[in-house]
Amino acid sequence: MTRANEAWESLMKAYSVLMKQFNAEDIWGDLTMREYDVLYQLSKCDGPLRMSELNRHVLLSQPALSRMVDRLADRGYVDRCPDPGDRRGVRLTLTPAGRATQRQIGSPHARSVTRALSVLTPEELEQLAAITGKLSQSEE
Amino acid sequence: MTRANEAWESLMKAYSVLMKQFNAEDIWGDLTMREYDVLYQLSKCDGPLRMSELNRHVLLSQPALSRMVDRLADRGYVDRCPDPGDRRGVRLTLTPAGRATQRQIGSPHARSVTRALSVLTPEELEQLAAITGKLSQSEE
DNA sequence: TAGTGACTTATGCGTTTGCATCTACTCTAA
DNA sequence: TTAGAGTAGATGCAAACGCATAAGTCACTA
Repeated sequence: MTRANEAWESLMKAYSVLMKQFNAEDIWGDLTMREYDVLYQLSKCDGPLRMSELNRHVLLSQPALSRMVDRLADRGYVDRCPDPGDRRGVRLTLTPAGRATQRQIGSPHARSVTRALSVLTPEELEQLAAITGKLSQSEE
Repeated sequence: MTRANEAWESLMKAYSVLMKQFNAEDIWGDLTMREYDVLYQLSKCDGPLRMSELNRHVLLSQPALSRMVDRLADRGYVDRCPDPGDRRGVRLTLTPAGRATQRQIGSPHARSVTRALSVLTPEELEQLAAITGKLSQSEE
């Protein structure tokens, strides 16, 4: 077992442990964590996002994302309008309700994240962000 | 946005990017990555594993894991026998076929992992393992 | 400008998931 | 020894998922 494999396994375990921990918290209202993630990704970009672009940031197959956006649109959280420049595409934006919901859930969730990572020193946080950043940049 | 939140977001992104990358590789045969993970977790422990113990290492709900083990047992990869010490419980072991399949997939997968993490220095690998280890230990 | 291949999103369909609940067993203590 | 609380895993069911593919659009070329 190489160092790389140990590191990856450790990363996966941390992801799994923390995900379960966050999921168990009673802050998600009528959203699943995956749905929240979609709203969060949309909230980060001010401009409208293409479906394919959003799909790059979310761990979901393209059809699954398509349908999830469908449901979020039905529920009034997301606005999907045709892209005038490319009629194949769609432009996604948060509705005011979607933005409000994202903020309402995001706030306590951000506190949970801070609490969960509070076992790390500021230097370790810095290192973690730098190293994982390097990993995701390496291949996109 | 605190350092902690940035670090967590960066970790999630790395997880998502690498997972997609690994999933896209043509090495999984008739298994999904989740199924492979179950076989892998079983392969790590020599002794038989309880369902609940296995569930702690896998990002799946208890019923989903129960049924996945069901299917893996049907397919001859996993042996589930009643725990003599606790008749509620089950003892899970890899069958020879399960172990062989795990190794067959694990080998190229381990190489992929090594390749994907090769952008990191040995020191960074060390730090990543240490930091993520700290994260998952903090709450179990 | 008609044809071909690439790209973007949607849909059909069988499988898998999570939630709630159930059954069966264990443990504690009266 | 037995009632009641707790734990382990299984099952019913609706919702969500991934794979394969369809439908519509773009871009390039003959």
